[in-house]
Amino acid sequence: MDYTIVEEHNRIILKNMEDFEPKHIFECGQAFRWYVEEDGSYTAVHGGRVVNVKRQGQHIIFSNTNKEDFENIWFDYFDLGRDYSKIKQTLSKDPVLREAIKFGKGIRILNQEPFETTISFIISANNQIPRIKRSIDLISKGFGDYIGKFRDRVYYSFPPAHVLAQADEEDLKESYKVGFRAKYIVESSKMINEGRVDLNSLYELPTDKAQEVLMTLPGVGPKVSNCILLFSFKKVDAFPVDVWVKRVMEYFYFKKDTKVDIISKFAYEKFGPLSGFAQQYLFYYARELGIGKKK
DNA sequence: GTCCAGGCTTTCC
DNA sequence: GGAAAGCCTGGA
Repeated sequence: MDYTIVEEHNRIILKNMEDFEPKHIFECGQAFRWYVEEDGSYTAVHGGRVVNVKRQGQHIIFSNTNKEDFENIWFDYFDLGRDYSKIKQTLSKDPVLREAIKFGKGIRILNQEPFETTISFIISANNQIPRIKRSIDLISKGFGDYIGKFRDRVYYSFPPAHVLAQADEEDLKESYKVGFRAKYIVESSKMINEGRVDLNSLYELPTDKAQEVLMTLPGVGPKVSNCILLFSFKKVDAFPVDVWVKRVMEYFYFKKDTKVDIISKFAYEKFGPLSGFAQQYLFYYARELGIGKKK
């Protein structure tokens, strides 16, 4: 973790940044709104700003930003205060993780906006990534604010709870392609907007208590709540078990069909406070290799 | 209280 | 035609 931060006109450069690979970060399934440019860089909106991220040799370049936004927004969003080399070293004691980390060595866990993450993962249930992305884009364009243009593409913020609480269920279903999840989106937005669920209070709660609160939202079960905890509340001991993680865990550790509860317990005993990182390396590994997938 | 089958929208392979 | 970053409901 020995990178240095350099400021240039309209961009910030992290020199000699090792534990940061845009492809790994944006394609390990934690975020759905990063757009891949032709040059392999990625562009998205967060915190009311459009930013573009690219690796160039040993350096990471953040374009369309400045030092103030980097310090106030991007440093926390990209989890830049955390030493991933140390985490990888610890997890590599496990031979399976050692291999998984080789594939996703540049993964970092983003600290995303809680409401956007909640709705995004409600949409993810029994869904496919291309369609999840499309729904989130449509919702941002239809309900969010115009933020700016970058390389001829326009970017919109994700709408706040009070806006989606007013959305029409049928409209969400038909025009935003969210299917049966429409009623979950509207009702969860209402609960959050009315303060029946206070997302901001979850930062202060231990992981299991925060999960209990999240699971009172309709459309939020064990898997979705763990994703929200890990990807927006810094609960890095959360271990979301989806079909890919289930497969990769069964393939390497259990050698047979195993219930999600058993897998979760096993993971927490094995990886403890680093479970969330282990999950991301395993997920990326399983998906890139298609481990356990039927042909 | 736990466990499990069936249903859910629509797209992608 | 089966599967998809699952969840909810009702019944045993």
